[in-house]
Amino acid sequence: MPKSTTPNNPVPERDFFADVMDVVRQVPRGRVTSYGAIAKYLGAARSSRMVGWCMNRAHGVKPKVPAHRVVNRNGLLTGKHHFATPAQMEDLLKKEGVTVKKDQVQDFQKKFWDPAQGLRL
DNA sequence: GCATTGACGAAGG
DNA sequence: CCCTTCGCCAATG
Repeated sequence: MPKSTTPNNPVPERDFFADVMDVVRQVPRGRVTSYGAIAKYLGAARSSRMVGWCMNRAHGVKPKVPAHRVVNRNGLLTGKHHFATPAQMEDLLKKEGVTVKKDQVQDFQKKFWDPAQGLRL
């Protein structure tokens, strides 16, 4: 059996990183999700930080990961500084039909997409 | 090996 | 309502 890196870890067969990437890729165009929602969906509701940490490594990952569709629970584009340019995130969102005002997603609740709701269009 | 940080979030004061 | 603390896990110094 694969040894877990941490005794508290019930042998994560899927890498948290890959898992996060997978979920983010499923975010529909014109929608946004939050780190906490992803973390919760993965069963690590209290590890929202890990999600953000993974996103940091998502840079250059294939296929392209729409990290710009991931914001914090506030609907704020907290990670915009990690993109090629700070304006790229909001710019991409706007092109997808998401209105962004000063790093804040408008109608966030309306644009919000939860992986757990996956079936919701 | 310990201390600090990190694209977060919820709870407490 | 604003600020502080805790939690969670991994990376980095």
